[in-house]
Amino acid sequence: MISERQIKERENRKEQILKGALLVFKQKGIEKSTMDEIAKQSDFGKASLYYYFSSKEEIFIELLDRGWKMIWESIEPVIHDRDHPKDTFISSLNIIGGLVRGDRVLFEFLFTAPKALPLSDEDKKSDWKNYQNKMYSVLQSLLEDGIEKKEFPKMRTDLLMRAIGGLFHGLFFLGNEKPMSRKTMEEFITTFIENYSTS
Amino acid sequence: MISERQIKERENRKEQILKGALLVFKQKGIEKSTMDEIAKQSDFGKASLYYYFSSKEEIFIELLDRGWKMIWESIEPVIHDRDHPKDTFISSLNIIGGLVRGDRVLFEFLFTAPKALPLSDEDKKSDWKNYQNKMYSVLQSLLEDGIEKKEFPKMRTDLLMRAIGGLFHGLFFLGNEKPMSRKTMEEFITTFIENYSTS
DNA sequence: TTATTTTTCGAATAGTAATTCGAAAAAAAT
DNA sequence: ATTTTTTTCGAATTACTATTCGAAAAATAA
Repeated sequence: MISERQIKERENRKEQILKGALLVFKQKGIEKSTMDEIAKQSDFGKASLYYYFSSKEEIFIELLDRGWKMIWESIEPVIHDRDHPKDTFISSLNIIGGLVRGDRVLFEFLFTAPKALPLSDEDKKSDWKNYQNKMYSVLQSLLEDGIEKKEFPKMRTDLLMRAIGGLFHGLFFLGNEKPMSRKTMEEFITTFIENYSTS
Repeated sequence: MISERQIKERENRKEQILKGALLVFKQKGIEKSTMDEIAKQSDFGKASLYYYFSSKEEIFIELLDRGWKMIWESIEPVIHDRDHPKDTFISSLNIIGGLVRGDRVLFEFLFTAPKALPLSDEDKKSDWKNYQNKMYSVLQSLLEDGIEKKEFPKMRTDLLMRAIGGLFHGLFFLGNEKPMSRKTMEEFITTFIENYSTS
């Protein structure tokens, strides 16, 4: 018999560990993040980590799962408005920008780790990968709708996605300045898209 | 007494090893690149690698040194024309784009590895870091000149650099499509800059 | 051909870090 | 108060991989 409270406490401890892992990641990068460090940071004994997670990889997978779920759920409410694809698209980017501003380290991890991790074939069906795919494909279909409605220029959506993705990444994560303001980001992105569309 | 030919053969063997290292990097990512794999790929015994390089790190450093040197030397001849900063800037990007098109894997390594590597303090003065710094500061000063000559909009050059850097990276390295054509890339970059500058 | 130098490499060594063990402390149930 | 379940963790153990050793093969010089 496990009480409601016990479940909650377990969850809290998991979160404490995840938070510690993220701190270590921030300091050392993902590959140099050792279980020893994570244990120290999160204030548990090393062996205790294995009571909550079956492996080091699972810790990072869980960070990815939770993070991408959060992103998806944040844009979900907005993203299905198909009447004004361009506005919807930009709103979505702004929402994500807001999230990033709130926790730079977490999001750098979310956008960076997938490349760094081993990423075995089984991971292809992982939670986070699903959310990520959903997000990309909805954004891309917004671009397609927008092209049809003449809100975007007629061009390959996959290229445009890559361009915008890169731009976004550059603005938020290259260099180590303070987070970019909503205004500045919107300026960049909309100018890029709008001017392109009228060329 | 070492003959001319012997020196050349040594150099060839070094290159063979470097090429193998790059292949392994492509398959496994930098952290999972083991000396065993590199030996297998480059067709040497593991211990032989140490006859040519003093450590695994040195192999990767040497890839960086050679690569960034090549980039620098490729744009060098063009980059000092200060009469038309915008043209010069775009030419430089096009040159680099051409190089990237020629060896996607190498350049992904060159642009990626610096973040992934330990990067001890001594590396701050390394060859490749120097070339990289030179390149960034010249590009940035081109932006500054361009602003003065009203060829670019008046704005923070560091932001613009990040935006363009991200855009470039997105276009070339996100997704795993065939390399982007010179035309397409130029279209993207110039449109971004030009439209921005007339806004 | 013989001696010397250069090159090669499998096997041992060494260090690091993930994971498991086994026992015990703490909390909850009876 | 006693028993059972949950949680904790230091100390092994195991796995992995960079690096070194020591001998031999191959190439070059004498």
